[in-house]
Amino acid sequence: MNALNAPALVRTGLGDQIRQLLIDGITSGRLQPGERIVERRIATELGVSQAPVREALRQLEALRLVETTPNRGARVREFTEADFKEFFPVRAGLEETAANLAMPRLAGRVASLEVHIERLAAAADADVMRHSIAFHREIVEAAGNRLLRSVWESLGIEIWTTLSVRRHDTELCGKTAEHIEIATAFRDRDPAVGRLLHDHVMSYAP
Amino acid sequence: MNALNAPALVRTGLGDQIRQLLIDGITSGRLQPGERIVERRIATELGVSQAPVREALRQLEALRLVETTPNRGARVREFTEADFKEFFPVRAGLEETAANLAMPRLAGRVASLEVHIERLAAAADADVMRHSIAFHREIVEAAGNRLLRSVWESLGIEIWTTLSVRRHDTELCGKTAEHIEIATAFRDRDPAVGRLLHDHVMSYAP
DNA sequence: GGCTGATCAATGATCGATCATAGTTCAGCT
DNA sequence: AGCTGAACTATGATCGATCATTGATCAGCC
Repeated sequence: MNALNAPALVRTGLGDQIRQLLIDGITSGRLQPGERIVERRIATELGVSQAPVREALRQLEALRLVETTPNRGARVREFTEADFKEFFPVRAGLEETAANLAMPRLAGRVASLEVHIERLAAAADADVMRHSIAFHREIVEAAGNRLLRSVWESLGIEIWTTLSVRRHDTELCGKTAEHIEIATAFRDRDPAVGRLLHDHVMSYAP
Repeated sequence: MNALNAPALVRTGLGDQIRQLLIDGITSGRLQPGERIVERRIATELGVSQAPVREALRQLEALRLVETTPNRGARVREFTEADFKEFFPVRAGLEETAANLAMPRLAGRVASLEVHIERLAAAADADVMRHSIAFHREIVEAAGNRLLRSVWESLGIEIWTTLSVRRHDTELCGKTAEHIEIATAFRDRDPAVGRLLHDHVMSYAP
């Protein structure tokens, strides 16, 4: 927040807006897996040129939401079981690293984590995942390693976790308790917090 | 290798070639940190248009070799000590994860690792880093997790490690012995191999 | 029928030109 | 001098058009 009490308004380019549109299309199912995404078709529909659409597609490729073949364009990915199985060990490993790095900053000072635990407890269905991830993000940020943060974000944590939970009907009820455990471990400077967080993340895995 | 005994020839687009040119420029010091990279200037020099240069710049941004500001273009990054300090914990964490995942495949069968150890031992100065990294890549691949592999590669392992070693005059002599240790640990199914590899990577850190 | 090569349509990759934004310069004012 | 804002410049962002690759279609041949 700045002196104007206004959020730092981000003047977002066309590419970013188009990326968000496509993400919404994919998560909502409006764009089906396997469906081709033709640059010029999207461009025409949105009344823009090919360039920003291309840019959006590159970003989606980085998030592994579409796959592209040289000279053959992009299509919505088929999300295989292997994709989900591969996702959680990587996420868990990153967060284990984060927890170990974050210990010095969080030890004894877990207020920033507890905020998210409370919000999560009060959250309605659709917001549970957002708040849960905010908790995890808090730890990753507390690690104070910008590269780690950036790699973690680049995994598309929220999208992939949501897709996985949706597909596998993953049970989320017990997770709040684990968040409390983790916060407690930070408070008590428990050196096993890394493994604790690792296992917690893996408990989402299919 | 296919029936023609020919390497799968990759027809690389302009963007990729330009990326490589710029990477060479940065690692060789021809492009100095802080120096602006003006899309149209590069495009003119190379006799291409702005588009593939832009694309190359996006890739360099992902490798954190340049930094871009919206509407203000790209410049060669100033590589700070913080950058190097942040790099190795992330790399080490990923490889620890890789080692743990790779254990089932490598246990008892470390021939693929030993190849790289031998090549490393015979390597001349400039090739040491390439062979050393090939050893690490072998482990990451053995993990059998394509996402992990892709995240690991996206860190720009070779470039960043090389830059760090060059800047800090990191001693590399003892590293071969550690590679042997790691291979041995895999052969013996030592569950501590993850930590071993982690610590080995961290030993490169400044 | 099944293979071969020519032709074609679709579309990604690239181009050259234009639009829009950020920083700079500088006259005009106090 | 120091501030203000208009005009200017450099350049990233976007556009519309063209080039080049890919896979499909189809006639010709065995």
